[in-house]
Amino acid sequence: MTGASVPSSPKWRRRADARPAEIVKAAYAVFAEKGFAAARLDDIAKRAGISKGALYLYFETKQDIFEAVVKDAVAPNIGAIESFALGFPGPFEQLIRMMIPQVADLANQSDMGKVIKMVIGESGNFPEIARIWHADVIAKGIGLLTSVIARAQERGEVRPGDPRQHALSIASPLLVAVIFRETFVPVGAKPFDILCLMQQHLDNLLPGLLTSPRT
Amino acid sequence: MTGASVPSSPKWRRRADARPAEIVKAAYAVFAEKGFAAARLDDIAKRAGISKGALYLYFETKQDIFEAVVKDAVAPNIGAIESFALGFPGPFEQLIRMMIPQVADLANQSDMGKVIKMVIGESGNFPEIARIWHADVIAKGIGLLTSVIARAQERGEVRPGDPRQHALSIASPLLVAVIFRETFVPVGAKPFDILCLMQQHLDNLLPGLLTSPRT
Amino acid sequence: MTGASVPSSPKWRRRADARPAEIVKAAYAVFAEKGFAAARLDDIAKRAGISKGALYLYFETKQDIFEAVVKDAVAPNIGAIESFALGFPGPFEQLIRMMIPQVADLANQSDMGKVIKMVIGESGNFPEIARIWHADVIAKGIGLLTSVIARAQERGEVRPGDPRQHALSIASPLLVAVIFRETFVPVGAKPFDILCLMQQHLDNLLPGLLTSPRT
Amino acid sequence: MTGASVPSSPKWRRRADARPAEIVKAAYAVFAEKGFAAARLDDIAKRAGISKGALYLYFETKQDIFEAVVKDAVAPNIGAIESFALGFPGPFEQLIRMMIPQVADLANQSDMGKVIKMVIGESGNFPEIARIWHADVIAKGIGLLTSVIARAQERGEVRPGDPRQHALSIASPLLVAVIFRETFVPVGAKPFDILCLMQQHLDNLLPGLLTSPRT
DNA sequence: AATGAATGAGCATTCATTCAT
DNA sequence: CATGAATGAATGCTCATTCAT
Repeated sequence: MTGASVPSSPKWRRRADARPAEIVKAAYAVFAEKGFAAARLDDIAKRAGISKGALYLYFETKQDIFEAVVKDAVAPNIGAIESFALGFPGPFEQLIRMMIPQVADLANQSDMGKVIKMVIGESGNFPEIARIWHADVIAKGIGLLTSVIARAQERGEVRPGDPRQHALSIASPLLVAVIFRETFVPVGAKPFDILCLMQQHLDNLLPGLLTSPRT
Repeated sequence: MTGASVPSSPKWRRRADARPAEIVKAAYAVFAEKGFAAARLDDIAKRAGISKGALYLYFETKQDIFEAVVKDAVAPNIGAIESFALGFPGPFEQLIRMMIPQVADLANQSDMGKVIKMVIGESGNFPEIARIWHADVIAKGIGLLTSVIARAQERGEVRPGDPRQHALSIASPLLVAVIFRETFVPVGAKPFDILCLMQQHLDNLLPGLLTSPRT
Repeated sequence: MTGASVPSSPKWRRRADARPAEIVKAAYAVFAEKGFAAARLDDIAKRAGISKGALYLYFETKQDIFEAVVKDAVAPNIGAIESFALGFPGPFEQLIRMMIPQVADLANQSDMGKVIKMVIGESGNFPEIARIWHADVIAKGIGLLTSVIARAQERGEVRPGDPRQHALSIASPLLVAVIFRETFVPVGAKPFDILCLMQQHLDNLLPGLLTSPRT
Repeated sequence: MTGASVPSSPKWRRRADARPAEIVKAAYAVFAEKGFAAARLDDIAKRAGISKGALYLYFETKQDIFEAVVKDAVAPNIGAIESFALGFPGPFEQLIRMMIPQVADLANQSDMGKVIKMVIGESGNFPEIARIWHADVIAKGIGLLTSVIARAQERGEVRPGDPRQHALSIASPLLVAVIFRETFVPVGAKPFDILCLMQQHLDNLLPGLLTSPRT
């Protein structure tokens, strides 16, 4: 009763146990490959190095695991870009040009591609997940871009037009390239170099999107 | 695909030739809603107004039905647009401006939206289907646009740059809007007006993509 | 109404229609290969060159067809041998020696081998068939041999002993060779030459079975 | 194989090692009664006192269970008889006279009777099983007898002639009696007393098969 | 916390049988 | 007579979930 035998940190009910994260990681791989329905808990457990029964110590149902996988991929990276973009003092063109490599890198490195494939494929069966992803990723991403554009329009840097549509104008090739990579490249399609693609895209787009600085 | 599949005849209609199409139609609806694995043959049969066993008079396996659904969404309209585009005598800008409403219409009316969602979601489990869709739709569509662009570049109408990336520059918002509509609009997202979106997109894009005729 | 348009023969209700016989023949082949349960009516119909539905014009159920096949193989050949054996005036040894080639020939030529395999295999599911075959073939065959032996014993030609067991002593190698041929030869076993086997068997057996003519 | 398979324990017994044997035992009973195709996994599971799904913890397919049943009936006793026979120092007649009760006992007690009925009936559908049984039981059994005979011929104890045919001469009544018991006795046929039959058979056969020691 | 044997509902597929034509 | 489309019950197999240990 000296008090040392229980964790003193009150913040975490359950100590920083690695298990749930390992399970989510394993589940991510299996769900990404098979989709929700075709994924087998057996495989997830095996990949996580635990027994099938142990999954139920951390999650209530298969669906819970799936949701954890999908939600886990949501949080991390939007925040950084968001604060960077909203705090950026320079002109719109410069911001966009700087953001592109970051975002392309994110698209290349993160698991978001596989996750978005899952979200698209299972949205019919898991509206909740579609809702979460829409709220936390899609709407937030598009919203960020939209508000950046809207502010640039206010400053006269970007020509008039629905800023949300402008946002799609800018970002779509990236999204398509990611989906393309996850869906068709594995069956032999030639991939796109995302950074290169986006730079060429901006070269195409910006002349029309930006207001000519001197007229 | 309106879902009004209640048979009006006694209970038993003799028209062996119409059956496969009816089945594919019913299966389309079920697969689109549930995905491949979660779709039940019972539901498909019920929706087609026949017994489960009767499905097997026309298809060998569930997968065959799925493939028929996916292939069925392929054929119809690519050909028409293709011959129109390749035979078009006028300048590139005019061609693109004329094609957009056609393609937007196709995107709005056909079943392609739900099917592409399925293709993305099930590509991991059915590489064959991903392959078919890549070959018959994606590669063909992008290829068409790519070759139109390449020819315009030869005529000096379009600025240099990888024409395949140019094609993605042009078409991506359409694809993203379709996927967005199938995935997030059902859970409350505000849809894009595809025609409007694409026109604004072209207004953004063409100034930079086309070589300014007089400078 | 001249009377010529209907068959004049009153003996056959249904004209000598070849159909049922053709069906039985086709069914024989399929049942012999697959057994009762694994045989498909589709295959039988196809082999008989008619539609599956037409089978039901001649037979009520699959089981009826099976029984027809098995019963059909019963009748033909026992009778001839029976009357020959029972009417044979000479000594037992001569009778047996003369019968062996006939019976071996029957075993080699007829379908009885395949049918007996079916009877053995399906006897659990079709006791009726086992009963018929026992009554019409097995009991009759063994009974014939038994009574021939019994008469020979009465004449002092065959040594004492249960004549039914004597019958099995004589006939068993033939039966085993037939079953062996149907069961193991198709998977590579070396077949027995039935006639040769039986002659050697009689050479072994008769010295002990017959009473030595001079003692 | 007594059929008293009602579980006496609560409902759920932990003995993963005993399970396969229990399943095979239950499956033996069901297969023996119905044949392979007509046997239902439900019945096997019920008889084994477990759920249908549990079968698949121990066997991959129905066919695997069937093969386990058939192989299980192979192993036990051939080996013992084999070593006994090959090591026997005395004369052929004595060996045979001693073996008969053993073998008759085996035929009366073991499951081999029902299994051989199954092998015969299903050989068309499971060539592999026919092959196994031929290799492990039939060929081995006949081969044993054949080599014993051949050695006796070398010693001049048995008269010339194909020793494999001699083997069939000797053993056939046993086999026929077993098949007869499984097939026709259940429908009312009078069974053979196998030991008695075989002794009478040997009394018939040996005088002709052995070379008369003194003439 | 962890295991893994066991469950049982669920589903794709087959096929004998029926029946409108 | 004949067809062959249609049925629907039957069954092998799967897998998320439970629970005694």
